[in-house]
Amino acid sequence: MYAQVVVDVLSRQVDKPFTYAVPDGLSTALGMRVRVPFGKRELTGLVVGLCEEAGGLEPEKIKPLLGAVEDFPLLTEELIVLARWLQGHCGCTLAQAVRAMLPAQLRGGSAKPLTRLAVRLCQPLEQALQASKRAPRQQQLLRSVSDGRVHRLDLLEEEIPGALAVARALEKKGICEVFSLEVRRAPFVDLALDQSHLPTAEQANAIAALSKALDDGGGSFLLAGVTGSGKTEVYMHLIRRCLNRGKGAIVLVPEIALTPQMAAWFRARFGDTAAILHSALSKGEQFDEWRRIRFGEARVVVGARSAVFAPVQSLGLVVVDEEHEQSYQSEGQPQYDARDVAVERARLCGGIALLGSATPQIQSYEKALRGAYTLLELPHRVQGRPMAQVEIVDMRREILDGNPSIFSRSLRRALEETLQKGEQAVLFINRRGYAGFVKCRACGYTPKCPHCDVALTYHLVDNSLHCHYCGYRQATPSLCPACGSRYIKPMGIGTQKVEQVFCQEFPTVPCIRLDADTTARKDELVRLLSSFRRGEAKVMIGTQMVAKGHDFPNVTLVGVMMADLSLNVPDYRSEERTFQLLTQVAGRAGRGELPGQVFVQTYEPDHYAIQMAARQDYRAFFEQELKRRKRTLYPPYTLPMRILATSPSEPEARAAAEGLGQQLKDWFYEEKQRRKLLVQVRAMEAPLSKIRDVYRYQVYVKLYAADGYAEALEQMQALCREYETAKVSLRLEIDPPSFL
DNA sequence: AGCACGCCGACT
DNA sequence: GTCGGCGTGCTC
Repeated sequence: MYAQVVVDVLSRQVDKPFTYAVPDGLSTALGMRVRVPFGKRELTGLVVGLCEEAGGLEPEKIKPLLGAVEDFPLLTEELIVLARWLQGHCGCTLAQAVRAMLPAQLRGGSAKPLTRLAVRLCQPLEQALQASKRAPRQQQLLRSVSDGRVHRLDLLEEEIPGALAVARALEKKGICEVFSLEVRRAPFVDLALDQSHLPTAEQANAIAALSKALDDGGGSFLLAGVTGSGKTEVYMHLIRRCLNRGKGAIVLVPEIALTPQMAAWFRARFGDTAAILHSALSKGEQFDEWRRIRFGEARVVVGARSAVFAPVQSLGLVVVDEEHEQSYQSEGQPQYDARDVAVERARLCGGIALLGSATPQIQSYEKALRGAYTLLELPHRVQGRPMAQVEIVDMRREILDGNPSIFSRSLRRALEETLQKGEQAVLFINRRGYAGFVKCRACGYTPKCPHCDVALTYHLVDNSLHCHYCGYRQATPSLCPACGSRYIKPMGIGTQKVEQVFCQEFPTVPCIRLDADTTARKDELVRLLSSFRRGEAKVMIGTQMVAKGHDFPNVTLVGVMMADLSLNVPDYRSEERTFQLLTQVAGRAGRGELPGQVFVQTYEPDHYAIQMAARQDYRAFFEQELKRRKRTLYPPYTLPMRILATSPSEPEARAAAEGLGQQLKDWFYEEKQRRKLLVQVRAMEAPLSKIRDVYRYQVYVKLYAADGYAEALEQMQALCREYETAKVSLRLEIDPPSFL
């Protein structure tokens, strides 16, 4: 018997399974971790195959397995197949793919379950009490354990100080026994929040279609439902259905949505059948949850991105809630997209992948229209609640009318009225991914790259403008090329600035600021949020984190300070992200009984992303954005990729990128079919050209999204293997979240 | 990734 | 004459 083993080494050079002999007496199974001799070293590996033949390998080269790390397989066969898919799909090594599937604690080294000392009575109570008549502490402890069950000493310690010593004394007399007990970490507060509603007609339709699919072979679905249309209700019904059929379910939620409250809510609905994979849990706690899933104790898993790899048995459903969220795209290694993994995983086990959002990704909605996903829509809010009223404020007008403040006249008036009524307001600065850019205050014009259709990034050192995609450079114009105005200047605004101006203009109004600085400490964030919730602070000023997750019923006014900030991030998705963000923000106001009001301040009031978000018209935005993607050659019509070369030696990083780029180009030009696939290939300095003394160069590659790109991907991986040395490491990134 | 083998410069 | 630099190559 021979085992195919992937060793835990994250280098491309060892990216293949190695064959080992299984010694007699060692029971091995697919997915088990094993210790193996590897050269002069001893390593951990994972069994990805078992066979009778050694497959043409010289017998003297084959070494035996040294032993198993755990006594059970960590990964199921299905997950091993998924790991292979991941390897091919995102250009990572098999070892990296396997690592991504294991709980953090198992990545390198073995994990021991947590144990605590416990005590149990082993004599009748009366007899025991008699024997310890003169020791009040012992009597107290005996009464606490009088039910004859196992009690954890660390928990008894709270009411009986020195419980351990007391128990040891009782043990000596043979009254009880003290032993170590495997315990689960992650104690959850279970709240009784379960409130199942009767589905609306729209929800019922979606549930019916999904239930049918669940019973006959699965499929991939996109649930496009406006904010407040009750998508969660659809998920819940379907999860129940899964459980009734003896199947399991995974629910992926965005990182920020995965709060302890959310966990408690799932616990309330599904009890111990639910496992929560929460980043706030310690690694040990995560491992305990993982083990409950692995052994079938838990059948419903709620978690962020990496929960898509949870070892759920006979999986029937994978839900991706708020599927447009960026947090589903992994930035580390391997660089996978949890949405794609969800779809593939569901396909592998004949289950359902269900992607849900009020503002689906352009690429997802396009797939749905093309028939790759089945489209389900929930166009109406439950209980006929109205959408918030959104007003676009033209900041060019403010400048022309002599108001240089960052607060427009209408936002200021609305703030005054809201505060007078005793209601609360949120001022929102969308700074994520923000890069300095230049804008004309008079007409709203922003210089864009003539080749890439993304905003140019402003560089203070030489007052120049750069393109982060292709490296194009130009000087910053002193007069606006569109209207000739002199008011074309770098844009920038921070939370501090807004806070400062607010405090000047509303000196008596208490406000809080929420951003990366103030929330570095978690308790501080909680303190600020609860002070706002209690109404001590009237206004909350903050970045992205104020836009999502929290529900403040007394907030009736939301001001977006500068919608243009996210619109001019140098990324082809900036229009899409602006639309999603504004739609989300609009959904923040008027969550309670009071109606909401939203002001969006912008220098580009006519931009379709802003217009359509104000009207909350997803379909119209989608159609316009798709046209732009086609015209400017971006996904879903093309596939942008890059190979990032990093090295402590600048010439070597450059040489690797340039050599690889040239060879890749040659390869594309070799054949007519391949050449047709190519939009562009170019080696250049990476936008962040040096990080901590490591130089960064990149080969930017853009292909038409045709069927034949698998071969190109393979070629790129092969070239990576060829050019990777001890001093230059290479990373293949497919449609990465950013090109920095 | 590690750890070998292997071929060229400054030292006891 | 050796000791040691890190360039290339292999690990079942």
